[in-house]
Amino acid sequence: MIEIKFFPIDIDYIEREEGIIIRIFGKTITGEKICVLDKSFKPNFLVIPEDNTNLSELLNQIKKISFEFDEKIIQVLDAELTKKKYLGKKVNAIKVFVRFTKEIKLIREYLKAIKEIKSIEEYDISSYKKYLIENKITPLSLCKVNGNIINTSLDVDIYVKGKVSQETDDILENPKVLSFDIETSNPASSVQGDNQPPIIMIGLAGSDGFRKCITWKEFKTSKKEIEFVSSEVKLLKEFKNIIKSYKPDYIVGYYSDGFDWPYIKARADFLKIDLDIGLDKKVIKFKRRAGNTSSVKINGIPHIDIWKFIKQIMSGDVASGSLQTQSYSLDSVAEEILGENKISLDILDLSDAWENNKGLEKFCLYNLKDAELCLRIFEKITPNINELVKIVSQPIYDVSKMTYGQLIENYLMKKTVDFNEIILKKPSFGERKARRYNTYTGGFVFEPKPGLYENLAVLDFRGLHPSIISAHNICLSTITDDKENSNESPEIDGIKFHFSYKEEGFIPQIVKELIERRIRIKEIIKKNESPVLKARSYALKIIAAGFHGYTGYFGARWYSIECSAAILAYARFYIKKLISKVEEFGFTVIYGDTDSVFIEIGNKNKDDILKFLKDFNNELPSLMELELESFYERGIFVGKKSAKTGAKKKYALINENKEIKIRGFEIVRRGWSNISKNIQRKVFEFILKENNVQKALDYVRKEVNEIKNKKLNMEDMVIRTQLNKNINDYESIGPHVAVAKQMLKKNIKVGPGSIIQYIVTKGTGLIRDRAKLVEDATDYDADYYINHQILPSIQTIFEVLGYKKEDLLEDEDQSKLKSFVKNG
DNA sequence: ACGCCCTGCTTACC
DNA sequence: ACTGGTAAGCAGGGCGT
Repeated sequence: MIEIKFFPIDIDYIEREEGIIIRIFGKTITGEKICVLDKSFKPNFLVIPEDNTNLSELLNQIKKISFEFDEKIIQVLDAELTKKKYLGKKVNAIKVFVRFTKEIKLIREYLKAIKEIKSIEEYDISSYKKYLIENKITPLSLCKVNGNIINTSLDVDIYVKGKVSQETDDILENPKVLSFDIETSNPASSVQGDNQPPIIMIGLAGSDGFRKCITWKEFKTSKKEIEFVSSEVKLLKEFKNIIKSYKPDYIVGYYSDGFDWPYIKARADFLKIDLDIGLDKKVIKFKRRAGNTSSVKINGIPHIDIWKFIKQIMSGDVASGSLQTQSYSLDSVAEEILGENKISLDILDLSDAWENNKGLEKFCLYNLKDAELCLRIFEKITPNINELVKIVSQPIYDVSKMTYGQLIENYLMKKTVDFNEIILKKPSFGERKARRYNTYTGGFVFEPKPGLYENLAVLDFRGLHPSIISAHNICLSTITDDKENSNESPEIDGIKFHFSYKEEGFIPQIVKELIERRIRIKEIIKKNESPVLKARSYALKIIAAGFHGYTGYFGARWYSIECSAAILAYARFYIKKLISKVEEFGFTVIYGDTDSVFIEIGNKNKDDILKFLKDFNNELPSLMELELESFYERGIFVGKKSAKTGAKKKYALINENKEIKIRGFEIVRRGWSNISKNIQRKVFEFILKENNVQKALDYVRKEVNEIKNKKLNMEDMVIRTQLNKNINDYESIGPHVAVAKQMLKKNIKVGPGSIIQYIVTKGTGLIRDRAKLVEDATDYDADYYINHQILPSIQTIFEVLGYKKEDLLEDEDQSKLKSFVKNG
């Protein structure tokens, strides 16, 4: 017997005659590759007997189950009596062990005939997941195995059979990462199958500084990183060799699940090459996932498509620390995260360059740079992925692909062990369908009165929804008909829900713990900021913030529309209470959305705001807290374009450091040309920074004339819209769909997710008939850009200041006269 | 052909 | 198909005149 300390990296199971065996690939503390077989785990599920059942009789009956199916003997290995909690209620349960995961389904069918059985639980959880949960093992965190070394033909240094247990929460430092990127001979081609253009370059970047671009047309170069092989077959074989000899802990790519791997697979199939790069020498597998995407699994080496993680978890509007980019291209993500860009060249020129073997070197460097950027983005977001791995305790391969809902669900599943709770079932197809029709009312949005305001304060509730869950004990396990001893929710369509306060619920306890941990971490960050702590705070935040959405999600195991509805009802209650208290105090509320109020300080001062904050917080339940978001010098709220009322979710503010904060306006929306965004930005600057409306007006008139008279940069005229469906599924053919059709005709690949770029050109008819691909557009329609891009983006702003649309178009002489009259 | 209203669709905010 | 609801606003679709 020996003991070896290691970090688990990838987990699956293998099948032997005697049953499944959990297999863990990892790295020892001395840096060796290790594979551990843990036989201690047996696939299992729970049987819940009807009340008043003779338990030992039922137990014996279950233990004896053995039948034949498909010429194989299916049998129960063992069963034991146990006590569990089902949503807080104590229940008797029989834990049933079998040899193979796939036997569970058959035995479950068999058990359905036994009338003493009330229900069967925990049968729909994959074995490695259950293994990690039951044994409280967190991947990437230090574990130990006690066992015996055995011989192996696997690509590892040590092969051990034994029992694994968690040691500490020290995480794997400096993993060896290999990033890759491919180029094909015709980057624009959408051809699939045997005629698919060949792969001509593979760029590789390793975390220890390793750099290589392999290609198969020789040319003169001094770059040592460029390696020549003689054919595409040799290229793919060399790619495999490098992976084998480099021995990366992870393989990362950018959109590699969506493009690089499927492409490599297609070419490898065509060229009859096995992609047997798993540490067990098995070929890579394509796991079907939601939609028409799949993800690539390499046994023993997590493959991480960072595009997926960035898009799903790091994207946009969730946290201040996260990405603001509107496009998930490698270039814009690299710019945002690293402050660095791709090598600038037109990749469409590659097909000519390849054909004529002319100027290929720069494409190789471009290819290599892409791989390098991908690697460095991965290194930058590693703390974020690691923190989520630590929280949900699932393999990095899985966590890097999880959506919010899955992160929360996996976290809840992990926490069941501490509470002895039964893991609830996934809803059936029918249930999901039925649940989808259930909706509930969301947050309250206060309609602003359009205007330019001075001296504002913005207050918001810290983590409103999680703090409500905790403060009012909202949970599937506490919801009750008992009106005594319970919290009563505000009325929802005439109904009030009740949540017992006798015992703290499963979810409220978990949420409370998350909130408290985050408060502690934020305290530490104040004194000592670090990327790891920031990532931890972010991870705790997104998990805590996701619960109310999760319980209202039709696919959730812990689904409860009542809980979600109640959380939101409380949220409306608190924000409305806040608004009325603010007004009682003598302030004017300008705006508010869900958990915030925008206050005009007016003839009072900042200290009054702080006093109000203190008073209000004194009356809030524990863990609920109203915070000062910031003071602002000036702010503008506009009216809707189609009606006289104030527009919600749109405002522009400037704080005391002259920083402008813009929400909802065209500037922050994709789908608007740069020309209109740039003009709008300038207008806000003149109005908010300089408080000079006349300057803004003059600027707009000048710009409008330039658009009319000059040929401005075509790049500024480009409109970008995302395609979200297959082209043929559109009922309504908008400009971007029409342009996507043009692209398909030219054999340029487009599909759901593609960002379609176009310019509206002169001509007659519908806009879609005049929308052209950027490369095909030789002019732009000035009228369109003035009336459909510029004016709409600034009109409502100027209306607030007393100007009409016509005022914006007048030439300068008239306008001076008019403003003279106006001011006089 | 034009104006009107409705709907499909995209993209924001929290 | 993968957390939820709330909201603005464009362009096309379809209708009547």
